Formats: sequence, C-alpha cells, structure tokens
Amino acid sequence: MSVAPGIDEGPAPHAPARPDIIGEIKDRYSGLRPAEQAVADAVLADVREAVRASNGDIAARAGVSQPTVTRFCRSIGCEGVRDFKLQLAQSLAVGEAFLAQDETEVAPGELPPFWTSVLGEARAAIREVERQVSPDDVLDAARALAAAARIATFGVGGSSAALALEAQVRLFRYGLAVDVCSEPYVARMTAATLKPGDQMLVISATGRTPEVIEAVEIANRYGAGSIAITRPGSPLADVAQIALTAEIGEYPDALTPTASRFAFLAILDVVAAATGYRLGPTARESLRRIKFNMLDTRPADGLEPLGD
Amino acid sequence: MSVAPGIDEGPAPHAPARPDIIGEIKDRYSGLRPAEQAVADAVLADVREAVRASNGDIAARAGVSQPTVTRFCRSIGCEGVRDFKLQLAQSLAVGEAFLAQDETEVAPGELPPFWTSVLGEARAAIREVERQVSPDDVLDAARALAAAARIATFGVGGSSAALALEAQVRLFRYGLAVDVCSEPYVARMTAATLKPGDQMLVISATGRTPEVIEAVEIANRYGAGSIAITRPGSPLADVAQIALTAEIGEYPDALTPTASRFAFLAILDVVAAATGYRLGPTARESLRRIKFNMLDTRPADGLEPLGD
DNA sequence: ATGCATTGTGTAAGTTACTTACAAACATTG
DNA sequence: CAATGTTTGTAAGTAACTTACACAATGCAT
Repeated sequence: MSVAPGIDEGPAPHAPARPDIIGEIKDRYSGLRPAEQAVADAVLADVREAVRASNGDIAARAGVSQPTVTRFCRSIGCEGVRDFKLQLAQSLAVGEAFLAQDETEVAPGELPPFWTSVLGEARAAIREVERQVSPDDVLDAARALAAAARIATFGVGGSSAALALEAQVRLFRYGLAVDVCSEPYVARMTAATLKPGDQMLVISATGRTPEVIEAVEIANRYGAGSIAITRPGSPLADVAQIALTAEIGEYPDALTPTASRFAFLAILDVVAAATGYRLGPTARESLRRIKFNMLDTRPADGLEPLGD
Repeated sequence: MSVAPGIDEGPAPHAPARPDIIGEIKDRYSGLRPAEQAVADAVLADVREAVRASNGDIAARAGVSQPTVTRFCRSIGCEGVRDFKLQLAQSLAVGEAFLAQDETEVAPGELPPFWTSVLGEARAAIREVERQVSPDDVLDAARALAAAARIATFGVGGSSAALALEAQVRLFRYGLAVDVCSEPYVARMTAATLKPGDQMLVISATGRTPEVIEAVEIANRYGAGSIAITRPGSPLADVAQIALTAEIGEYPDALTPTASRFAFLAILDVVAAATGYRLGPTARESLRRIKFNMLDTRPADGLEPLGD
C-alpha cells in the first residue's frame, strides 16, 4: 500500500494578494469597449456558468465574437481566456469560501448590508495576523511569559481592556501568576512593582495611548520585560521589548465595529498556545486541575471551553 | 459613464462543500494505476505550475502519455482535464486563503505546530457563524436592542465576561444605556430591576451555566426581553427569547485556546452593526460625539478604532 | 508452465477551444 | 469632408484535450 506523496504548492509568490478578477472586471468596467462590456455583463450574470463555458458559449451569450472574448480577457489583465477562467474559478472559490452567502441558504435580498462586511473584515484581520506577525516574535514572547515570575496585563479603552482580560484568562490557566487591570493609575502602580523576571503584557489597537506607553516604560525602567500587542511602527511598538504587531485597516463605516479585535485576539491565542507548549507538563497539570474542579460545578458534555 | 452591473454567482449548489480535489488526489492515490500515480506525483510536486500547464506538459513531467493524464483526471472524479484544472485552481485558491503558510514567508520547518491550528480554528469559527446564525435572528436582536430603554449585559467565566464587556463597549457608543457585569449576584440583582422594554444580553459558550440561565429567567419573569449568544439547543438558548447560536467544535488540544471566542465576537459584531444601522442617525451622532471628544486626547492618524 | 482474459498504456487521429490575421465598419480629429 | 484611429467580426491557424485502436503487461485458471 503506497502512501500519497506530500504536497508542494509551488514557490511562494512575492507579490501581494492575488488579484480578484471579479473585482477587476467591475473596477475596469467603465473603461471597457462596448462589446467587451457585453462580455462582462454575460460573465457577471452567471459566474459559475462562465467558468465552465467555452469561449464560444460566452461569446454567444454576450452576442459578440469569440476574439472579443479574448480581447476582453486581455483588457482586464489576463493573458487570455484560459488564464481568465482559472482566475475566475479561483476568485469564485475564494468568494464562496469567504462570502458563502449561498451556503447559508438565505435569499440574497434578505441579507443586511453589514453581514458580509463584518464577517469578511474579521477574516481579513486574521489573515493579516498570518501575514504580519512573525512566529519568532511569538516564540520569544512565549518564552518570556513562560519564564515570568509574574505577569501583569493592561489595556484601556473598552476592547483593549477586554483583550487584557482575555490575556489574563488564557495565561492564568497554565498556572502562571497573571493579574489584569484596565485602569491607568493602577496600571502605572502595578508596573512600578515589577522586577527583573516579571513581564508586562499590554494591548493597544492604536499603539499611541499615553497611559499604556507609560506603563511599559515604567516596567522597562525597573528591569521587567515588556510585550505589546499593537500596531506596527507605533510608539508603543517602539518601547516594548517584544512587539507583536499587525496593521489592520479600518472599515470606513463608523457603525461597523472594528475588526482589529479579531486580529489581536488571534495574536493572543497564538501567544497563549505557544506559552502553553513552552510550559508543557506544568501547564497541562494546571489545566487538568481546573477541569477537575469545574466538573464538580456543572455536567460536562464532550469538549468544552474551560470555565465558559 | 456606465455603472458596473451587479454580480450573480449562479444558482446555489445544494450539495455540501465543494470537494477538495487535492484531498481527493491524496485520498485515492493508493487506488490509482501506476502511471496515474506518476501524474499525481507530478501534480502534487508543484500544484501551482500544474494549474497552468498543458495536458502535454503534465504528461511530459510525469513521463506518461497525454491520454493518461485525462484518465487520471477521470479516476479522481473529474470530467476531464479542463474540469480538473478548474477544480485544482479552486482548491489551490481556497487552500491559500485558509492555510496561506507560504505567504508568511516563513520556512515551513520553523512554524510552531499550533500556528495553523489556532488561526485555522479562528477562521472556521467565523465560518460557522455564517452557516449557523440566522440573519433574521440578528435583525430581531438588533430591533430589540435599538428599542431598549436599557440594556444589561452579563457573562461569567473569563472569556464570556470579556465578551460581555465587548458587548457593552460596542453598544454604548451608539448612545444606548448599557451596563455590564460579570458577577453572578450582581447580575441577578440587575435582572430583577429590568422592566418591559429593557433587554438582557448574555453570553455563554456552553449555554449551561446556571447563573446565566437564572439571570435570563429573572429578566423574562419581569417582562424584559432577553437575548443570548450561546450554543444551540442549550438550556440558555431555550430560555432566551432571542437566541443567537453557533456550535463551535473544540480543538482537542487543551493548550490551544478555544476558538469559540471568535465566533461569539463575530456574532456580537454583526448584532452591534445591525443595531447601529437600526438606530441610524442617532447612533452616528453619538459616535461623532465620541470621536470629537477623543480627538482632544490624542492625535488621530486616519481611520482608527474609537477609543482603542 | 502455459494459455487466455483482463487491465493498463501509448500512438495516432479526431474534436474542441482559443488565438491570430486581416478586412470592414465605425468613431474621432483636423 | 477626408484621413486616421479604433472597434469588431470572419476566417484561418494553433493549441489543447479526447477518443479509438493496438500492443504490452499482469493476473488467473488449467
């Protein structure tokens, strides 16, 4: 019985994200020639069908000649029809994976406008973590946290405060000594009590909140380590000894909550997992104890988050 | 200046997820004929190249005839080479979107084992929100929240408590009266003060925490509305008047934080956005005021989350 | 071990799909 | 109005995939 070989997806492209050919069609639509616009109309009218249709079918559907279809493809930046179809298939596949509205079996007309943007932004934020956060930095942070005699987490301003709480919740379970605060004066006082071997872990989406920067500076001054989850190139990233950064674009709609929370939560989770692995058996024992004691208070039902 | 037409991706397929052709190749590998296995090897050795290569190129690379390539495609369930390539392109595109390890430009050997699992689980959780949460329920919840004279949010146990805080942070900005607590006795007392027209919003990953269920029951009893973000079919989902539920599988590794937080944060964000849209101008005015007043305390740099 | 049947595979021919070249029609500019 | 440039279709050429058939290899039965 032979074993399937491994998979190699080819050398990594060094260009940014692969262009979304559907987006390209729409962006360039107004600059297309009339017959080419007819092709675009035909394609966008049923993208799935267009992926499978022959050049001739598309031409017939659009009421143009076959070479016009080739020209259309060239106009939107493809090498030819074959290239176009491959890209269209990929754009469609990614679209379905990210915006799989048809899989929720909800009629398109009934979806609120924010539905796709909120969830799409959340996904994009997580993707940015993959792109921007260095695993080495994560491992450095985990090493520092795992070895810390004490950890103080701090964040202000609502969501950063909630994330600081999440940080505490994630780390204390491994048996680490973690305290959390979201009040600037207490944070400053806490930072002043830190010593060499302690860690300050702060979270700030903008990286420019003076109170957060100040707390890190105080911790640094007293010889403690400092880790920041924040925005690249920000003043906070500059003062923290380890900076785990991701730049998350803001969706330009004030009514839609910021997606940066997803990115920062993801960073936190990766760091927490790395710390857990770093600690190894002691972390597992701590978790085991928690599980054991939480079992007494409520019936368990398969795998569940510990403690809600 | 013509406007680009809308997009129609074609009728929704009623089958489950589209098969992953790369997975099919690997699953069926041992059952393939020898020459077809050589094709599989050649394809998997460089999938990106294979997508673009002609039938003849693949055959040459595999050291087989062109018809063998066609046969290979048929063996793995495709109609032919054209179909195969389209599916391969899509599988590759989805794979990149979900597991784009090569885009982080980190050598595969250096990635910690949890890296892909943590982030992949986060993505899967968000996807489950799309699959499981009904937009109608979201709109119902938004309608109730937008009309509420008062909103009380509650969650216990660490992350649910953090999410309750996130809920408060998201909603109060629209000008709604929202208070948050994570202490069961205070929650019970708060619930007892609610009246018709008020809303209780609770978050619980398991849906079985007695304190949370109890708070909802109290609120119901006093004529207030109740909204739960929780697990489907749970006791909490049963007692809440509006239940926004998603079942998130737990990754069977105690050291990896639960991804359900991403799902619940996503639900929260969708509900918050829907509420904001429901409120419309009053929400925007409230946000404008916050922005205006936060500008005084720190320099703004493009679009940023409000208040960190 | 031998013969027969089945399976696997390649070569060659046929079909489909895409591209190129050229001519005609249309639009723009002077 | 004439000249030039752009757009588009028809027809021919090329690329890519599929089918048919023959041969080789393998497996099974005697």
